[in-house]
Amino acid sequence: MDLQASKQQFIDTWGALGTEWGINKSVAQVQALLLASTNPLSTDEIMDMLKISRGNANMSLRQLVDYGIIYKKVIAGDRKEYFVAEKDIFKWAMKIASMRKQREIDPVMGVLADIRKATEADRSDDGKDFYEVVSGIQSFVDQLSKIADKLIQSNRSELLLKLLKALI
Amino acid sequence: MDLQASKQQFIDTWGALGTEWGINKSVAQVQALLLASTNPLSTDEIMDMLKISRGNANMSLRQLVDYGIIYKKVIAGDRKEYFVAEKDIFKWAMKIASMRKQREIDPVMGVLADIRKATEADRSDDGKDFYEVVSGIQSFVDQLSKIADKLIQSNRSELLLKLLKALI
DNA sequence: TTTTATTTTCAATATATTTTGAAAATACAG
DNA sequence: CTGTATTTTCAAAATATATTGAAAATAAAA
Repeated sequence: MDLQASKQQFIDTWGALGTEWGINKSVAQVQALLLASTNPLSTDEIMDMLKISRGNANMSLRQLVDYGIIYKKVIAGDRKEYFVAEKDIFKWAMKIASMRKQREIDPVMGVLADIRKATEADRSDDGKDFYEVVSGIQSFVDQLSKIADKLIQSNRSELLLKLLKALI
Repeated sequence: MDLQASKQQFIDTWGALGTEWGINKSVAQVQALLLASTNPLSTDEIMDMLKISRGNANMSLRQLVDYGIIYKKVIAGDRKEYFVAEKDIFKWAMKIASMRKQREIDPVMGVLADIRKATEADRSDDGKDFYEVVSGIQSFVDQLSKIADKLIQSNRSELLLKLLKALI
């Protein structure tokens, strides 16, 4: 397997993994391509290498820039835009995690809080059981969230090792 | 908002969240319905309450039983199968996590290991950079995996609090 | 065994998501 | 300003995923 084939396999695997976790295949592949590339790439190069349309490339790049896990890079004397990936996995993984928490988890937690309030006064067995289930989910997610927030703000991957040691 | 409405909102919210994370909407809704129900439910009751077809209900239930997050429950004198949810969130969240790690993350890690080996000998700048990126992902995921494994085998939610304290 | 209830399967259908590509908008150079 | 390169938008087409429902299989009762 030569370098090119390895990179291709990386891109394909990354795209498939993204799909399984609710991330668009093209978006994941564009990130993988940029992760695997030493030099900045233009939209046209990305279109060529991944065999995707201009519209798709543009949308995927914009989303990755919004996530903060790839950057625009100006190349002097060239009118085109170029892109580079954030290569520090701790940085980009934390950005993806905090973005998904904020967009997908936090709204659900808001709903759970409402439901909990609305159920609090219900004295039926059914009501009490449901209240317990909702409370359990809330406190579990709250605990995980606090750990996630600490990691996100800390910005240091050694914290993972610290966590691991805390578990022995 | 009465209890029934609260439960319905819980089911809808859970279904939407599932979809965003690569879990089938019906599967997530069936789990939510059973979480919100004190007593065991039959396939017919689930079909009625969620307004889904028999085939869909059957497939969703089987998947949840496979995950180990709902259980079959026999009711004496009744020929139908009934189902109850595992209500301890720590238990079921760990089961989902380990199942997804095993099915989706571990194969990717296998591919990354192959790629790393194949790239090790490459002395080009490009090859060295790519090797670094792959190695970085590997060691990050390995660390997370070790933490996850500890949590999964531990089966005690107090560990989360312990973790949180370790981060102060 | 035969009948009836229940579960399972899966091809067909419906729905949701992704991708394309060309037109419109924008940005830059002369 | 005018012409050209580049980026953005978005309706239409393609693809992927989810759902249905009825037939086949299975299991229990008579």
